Order: sequence, then C-alpha cells, then structure tokens
Amino acid sequence: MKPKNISELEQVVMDFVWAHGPATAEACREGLAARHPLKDSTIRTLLRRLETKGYLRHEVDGRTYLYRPVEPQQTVAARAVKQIIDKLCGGSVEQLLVGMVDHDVLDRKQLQHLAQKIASKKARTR
Amino acid sequence: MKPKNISELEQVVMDFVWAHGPATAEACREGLAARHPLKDSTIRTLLRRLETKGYLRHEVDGRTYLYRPVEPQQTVAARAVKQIIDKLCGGSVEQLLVGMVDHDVLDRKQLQHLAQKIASKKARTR
DNA sequence: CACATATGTTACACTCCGTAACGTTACAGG
DNA sequence: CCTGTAACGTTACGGAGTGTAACATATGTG
Repeated sequence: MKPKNISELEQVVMDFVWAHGPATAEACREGLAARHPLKDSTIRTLLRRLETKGYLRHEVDGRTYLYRPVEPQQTVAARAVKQIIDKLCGGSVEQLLVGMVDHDVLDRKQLQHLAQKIASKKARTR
Repeated sequence: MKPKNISELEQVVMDFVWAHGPATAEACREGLAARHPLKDSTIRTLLRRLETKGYLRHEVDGRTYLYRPVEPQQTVAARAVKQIIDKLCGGSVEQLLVGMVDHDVLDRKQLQHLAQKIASKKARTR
C-alpha cells in the first residue's frame, strides 16, 4: 500500500517518460544523454526497476519494449504530498498551506492565482 | 542544500520531539517504548543521526543532552512539498492542487475552507 | 543460418538503516 | 578521593536500495 520510493536517477527517467509519453529504452538513453550519459544496460536496469516498483509498465512492440507511465505525474505528486500531510501536518492541508505561505514557498501572488483557480474549480465541480 | 532524507524510524523520533518539545534520550525512549521498544543505544544513534542531518540540535543540561528541533514541523513539511512541486509539477502549485482535488486528496469541503483561509491570510499579509 | 539489436541476468561497490554491544566520561555518595 | 552508575560516544554488522555495467540470451532480417 505504501508507494515505493523513486530514487534520484529513477526520477530523472520517470520525468523523461512523463514528458515524452511512451518511450523505448533507446529513446530514453538518447533523450537523457546530455545530462546523464548512461550506458544502454543502465537505462534498462532503471526502467525495469521502475516497472517492478509499479511506476511504469511496458507493452511489446515488435522486438522492442514500449514503456509508459502507469499513472500521470500529477497523481504521483498528489499521493506524495498526501503522505507528507499525513505524516507531518497531522492531516491538515490547511496547516501545510499556511506553513508554505509563512516560509515563502508560496507567495501572495500565487495564492491569489490559486484562490481564483479554486473558485472556478468549485463552480465546475458539480 | 538538498535536505537529507529522514528514515522511517527517524521520522517517528522526530514526531515525538516535535510533539513533546525538548526531550532527553531517555524521555524519547520511554515515550516511544509502547510502539517501538528500542534499546537505549538505538535511540541515541537515531538522535545523533538526526542531529548530523540537521533536524535536531542539542544543548547540554548538566550531564544530559536536551534535544530540540531545529525547525518546526511545518517548515520541514513545506520544504518537502516544495521539493515535490519542483520535481513533479514543473513548479506549479496550482497543478498540484488541481491534481489533489482530482484524486480526492482534497475534497471540496476542504477547498472551501482553504479558500477562506487564503482570503483571510491575504487580508492580513501586509 | 548468421548478424545485429533488444532484452535479461548477474554483479559489485557504496551508502543508508535498524539495531545494538561495548567503551568512556563524569557526577553522587560513601 | 574512589567507585558505582547513569549518560554519552564509538564501532559494527547484516540487509536493502542505488548507480553502474559487463556479459549472456533471444529474436527478427537478410
């Protein structure tokens, strides 16, 4: 039930797949080559580990694997934040946001924007 | 610059210190004994590791150490969330919140409450 | 069938974690 | 002043996770 951790480097790979949709191992290697020059085998290991961790799945396309995210980035992010809220804020989102404003993670401009979004979201959400 | 990870068990200890204010090693051991029966040395190791990681500091009180949090829980939480936002949401808090609503991490009631808080916060903030 | 290419297997050094025994220091009382 | 005891530090060790990759295997293509 507890989401497996994504390591630093695995994160990089996930980001790539999230950003570029279904991707082959080679596509990943090339895409990441600039910042992270990694051997072919290394990428494959990372992809496989991400799959066993439940973040990716693959389908066979001819003789290559096509990896795609099991869940969108947002979902993973939301769950991660929920974890933090439960652990560190006694379950109170409010507490968290107040803290974020206090510590300049969120500034007033963003808050304003956010309030607007929330308002429109409320309106739309039946 | 990058915040060190707090491990599972370290988290438990931190929670205790956050909840009960400055605490000695023995106080921690007793306080956690119910859920986590740990040897004396073990608690001390955890406290020391948390200190080198920068989450705790101690002052000497007679012959015992009094550990206290360097930062309040909220601050740590806010930073952790910021990390997630930067990594997973392209820096957009908005994106995150929208995702949280979509995935029922936040429900409409909370959003409403939140909107209210934000409004009052905006009013108060200079 | 052989070659190239895509994937899997195995591995290894390193760091972190949980756990703790054992050594050391320093008051408190005799 | 000396020693017991309480508090602290040092060192350790096996297991898990990470980054990295060499080598083995499978499978279309010509």
